[in-house]
This record gives sequence, structure tokens and C-alpha cells, in this order.
Amino acid sequence: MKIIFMGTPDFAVPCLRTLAESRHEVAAVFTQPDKPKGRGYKMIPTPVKAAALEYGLQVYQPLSLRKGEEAEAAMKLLCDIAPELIVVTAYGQILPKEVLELPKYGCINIHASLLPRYRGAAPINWVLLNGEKETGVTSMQMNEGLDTGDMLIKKSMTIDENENYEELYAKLSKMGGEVLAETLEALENGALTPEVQDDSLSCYSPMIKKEMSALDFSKTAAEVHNTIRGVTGFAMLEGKRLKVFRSEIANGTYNAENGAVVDTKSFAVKCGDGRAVIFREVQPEGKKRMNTEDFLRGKKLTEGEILT
RNA sequence: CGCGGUGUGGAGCAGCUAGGUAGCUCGUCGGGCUCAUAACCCGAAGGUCGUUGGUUCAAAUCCAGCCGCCGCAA
Repeated sequence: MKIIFMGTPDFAVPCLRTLAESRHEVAAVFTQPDKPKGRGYKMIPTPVKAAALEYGLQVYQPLSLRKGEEAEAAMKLLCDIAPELIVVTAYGQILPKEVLELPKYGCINIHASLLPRYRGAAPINWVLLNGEKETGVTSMQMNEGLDTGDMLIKKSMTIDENENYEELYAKLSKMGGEVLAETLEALENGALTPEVQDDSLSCYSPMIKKEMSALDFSKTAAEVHNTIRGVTGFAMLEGKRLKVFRSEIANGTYNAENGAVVDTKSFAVKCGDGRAVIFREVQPEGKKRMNTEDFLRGKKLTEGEILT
């Protein structure tokens, strides 16, 4: 089959690899334009672009597929290539109807949730923020709605209570590649049975905002823990920012001010419901990321000290 | 030239403002105590103080350049 792949972040790379290493022809890879990023505004290629170049694939980075000159040029290009299928994984652009209808088999999307739950931009974050016990990957036949297409193949996995975003992201990303492989195989065998999504069960996962990472110790320990898991929390300690990458909930209950350090050995911080969250992996402003053990060797905490 | 932090034995840090014998908490190794231990006691090894050059009688410390790591902002 002649296939075009569209994707941008790391999450999409396993899908690209699935295609590149299959017997199908990857006629082109579309990814978002490089942007000046990071310190000093260096130009960073997207992870999908980097991987595509590894395979020697042709990469296109139109600014938009919907309007403007670039969109027209891209549309012309797509028509010239005449793919039989377009696979989309976290591309970051909305595809116009003409593109959706161009390939013989339409466009297939790999989405990191158990649809119709968690449609939208940030399913992995929201699943963790909401403390879900299970998630997965769904492939679907794209339509004009946002993640509303008919479902093709769905795979689920359980989420560990202390699992964080990075870990879940990696697992779902890998699963995405597997789901794509299965979907392709079934497509060729005519074995797909599209299933309409039940809109009444759906929910959306909007984009994550910076301020959502700020830890609020008046909330319950579970909520604080889920914030750390879902979006990497940060708190202010002695006027400096401290990122928290990993945590767990302490067993006992404590009587102290919210945000107070109640255990200086383990770095446990008291939350709104009396329980405490133990920080396991942190990163002080300007420093490297480290285990709490390492952090505490250099930084002596005082019991009762308040984090905000 | 977006703003800023940081680079000191294996780990995390102090020391730098007012230059002059390398320090702390751990880890490692050896020994001791103990029924035993991640506990305690004694001892030891281990550092070109990121790098290059400058100032100085003397630089981890002051000055300049370079390299690396990181936070913010995009």
C-alpha cells in the first residue's frame, strides 16, 4: 500500500517506525515545521522528522493544510502522490475534508485513550490527573470531528497508582505502534469492523496549561499526587521553584499546616485532607533532576517548613 | 545575541562577597560493637576545585574567553 504518515512528537515515532519497517511504501512524511525552541532559540527538528530522515523518507512541513499558499501546495502534492491511506498520529493540525477524503482508505488516526473517553489534545495527562486506573490506545477512521471517527481497534492497559506521565507516555506510544500494525493488517484482510462512538460516554481532554502544574496543598493528597503524575508538579521552597516528577501517598495522617514538611527524612508534605505526599524525584531550579535521597543530602529541610 | 542558575573526591552540597593547610551529609573499603541491622563506634582510600589564559608572592575564591548541565520564557 502507498501510505503517507503525518505526526510530530515522540509519541508518533513508533507508528512511523511501524510503517517504515513494514512492506508498505511510505511515500511521504508530514510533520510540523521546525521552530526555534529552547535556550537561545535553536532550531529543533520534530522527533518524527528526525526519525523519518533516519529511514531516508521524504519529509514535508507545511505551515498549514487548511489555508494559504502552503495548504494549496500541500494539497497538490497529496494529489500527486495519490496515497491509498494516510496515517495520522499526533500531527498537531486539523485535516480538511478534502484531505480526509483523498485516499482510497481514508485517514486512520492513532489516539492515546480508550475512545470515546478522553478525546482531544492531552489524553495521557488527563487520564492521570483524574486518577484513572485504565487507559489505552484506539485507532479510528477519521472524520471531520475531533477524535469522533469510527473506532477500529482498541487496546487497553492498567495504570499503576504511582506511574507518571513519562512512563505512561512511553508505554502508550509503543502500544500505538502495535495498534497501527494490527489495524493495517486487519484493513488489508478486510477484517475491520468500524464501531460508532457513543457520544454520550465521551469526554474531552483539553490542552494543558502551565499553571496547572502548580501544586495546591489545600487539595487532597490524591489530587496533589495526580497533579505530579499527570503534568509534573512544582512548588515553591524557600523562594525557589522545585519541580516534582514522582511521588507517592504516605500512609498516616498528619496534623499540620497545609504544605508543611512533616517528615524531613522522606520529604513528606502535608495536604488538605490530612494525608501527605512523599516526593520521590525532584529538580531544584537551575539544578539537575535527582532522587529525593540525593536532594536531601545537600539540602537540609526543617520540619514544619512550608511549601507553597 | 530572549532572561537566569550552575559545574568542588562515586552522589548531593558548603566554601567564593572581604584571595593564603579542601569542608559537610552520604557512599565505598578496613576494623570494632551487636543475636542482628539500612543502627552505632574507630580508621582509610579517593579531588587537575569544568577548561584555557590573565592579575597576584599566593587563585576553588578576582578578571576574560571557551565548553557542559539546568530553570524560565517562547
